[in-house]
Amino acid sequence: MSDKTTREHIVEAADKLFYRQGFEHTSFAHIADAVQISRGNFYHHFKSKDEILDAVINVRLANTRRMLEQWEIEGKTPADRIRSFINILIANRAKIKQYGCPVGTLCTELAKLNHASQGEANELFTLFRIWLRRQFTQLGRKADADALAMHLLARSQGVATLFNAFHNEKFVRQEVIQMYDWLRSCEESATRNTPDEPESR
Amino acid sequence: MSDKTTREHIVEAADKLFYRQGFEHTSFAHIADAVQISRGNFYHHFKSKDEILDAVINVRLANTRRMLEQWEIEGKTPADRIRSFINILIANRAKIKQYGCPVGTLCTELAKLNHASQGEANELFTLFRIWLRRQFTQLGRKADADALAMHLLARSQGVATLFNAFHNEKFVRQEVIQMYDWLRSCEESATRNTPDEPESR
DNA sequence: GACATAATAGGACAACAGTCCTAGTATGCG
DNA sequence: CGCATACTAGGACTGTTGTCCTATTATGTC
Repeated sequence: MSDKTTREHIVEAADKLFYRQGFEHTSFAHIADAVQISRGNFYHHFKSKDEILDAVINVRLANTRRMLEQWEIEGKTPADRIRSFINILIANRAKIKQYGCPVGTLCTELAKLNHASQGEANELFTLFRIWLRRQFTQLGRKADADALAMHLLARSQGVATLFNAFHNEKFVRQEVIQMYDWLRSCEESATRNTPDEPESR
Repeated sequence: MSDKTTREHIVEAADKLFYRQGFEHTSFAHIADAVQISRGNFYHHFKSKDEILDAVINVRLANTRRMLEQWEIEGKTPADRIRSFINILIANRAKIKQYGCPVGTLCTELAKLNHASQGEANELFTLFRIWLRRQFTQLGRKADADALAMHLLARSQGVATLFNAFHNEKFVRQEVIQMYDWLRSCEESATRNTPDEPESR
């Protein structure tokens, strides 16, 4: 616990609070309270609230990159790796149910605020997009890899939003199954077009 | 212009501002400024900000009901009517690009604020859900009508979110076409199961 | 040990939020 | 007309916000 710096503690608490309550609705007092730190101490580490937001986004970017690398290692086939993505909806369902998708809700909020860090937040989406695009390319769908990536991103985003509103777990499970089915049909139409190329890495 | 009551003007301005800037980020001063009204005057019409929110939601509910009824009249077949829904993404693309989906973003924000009016806002989603469900039932997909409604709702929601983030119009067009295709496949599998029943309304 | 720098605490600050109050003005009804 | 009610204006209020300042303590480094 104490091996983390104060700065890291602040970012961690802000990260959690921004996710749960939204960026604007989270005040300095909230964060200071969570970290058990004086409000003045804050401004030694961060010059403004926006600076904390940037730090939070950067942490999220780093965590996302790490997660994607991990999936890259764990998944044997591109389809396996894409399933790792789809599966977030199940793995994180408790949090998504309560607070929505951390990426989507942040980008949505910053867009409304017309906040300067919109672009950085959108990078989170881009990270997933590029990663998924690469998986679909490896799957043999080079031509429409980006469209497939965006499609899957949109579907998981929509499911997260509706789950947050309706709290219907059955709906999420059904949609996840449908995404698995859809992925399989992607695979099939890919192998049909480029028939069993002897696995060239 | 002047045939509307002050109250209606307030709600109208609040509606627009809540959509563009978000509920929390919109202050009394903002609304009063937009309506060209004194801030004090406000509290004669609404006892609190939350009361304005409720009024805005009710207006949106009424407008949505009216729109759905209109679609019901205009569309000759259930598939036509469902296409009216899908087509919002095209018809309202300028606003969605800038501010996202008015329903989704409001529900997402209120969920984060843990606001008392969450349930009323979610009713907006429910309105679409029930309407779509009825259309799918009429299409001959009675058994899974609700799942199909939720599925379509989720997809359009996801497209709106990503459009808001990426501002990619081509992506929206592609997704809309895919939804049309998906709808057609829904029709086909329905007619296959219940072959040309002589239209018993 | 002396001294510069970093970290912390806590209060001051102006600006703004939502809310409320009071006092004028308009409007409708008997 | 007379009077009650609705409408409007503008300021007062209380709390909170983000920000800044100063003073104190800890942590080095020479």
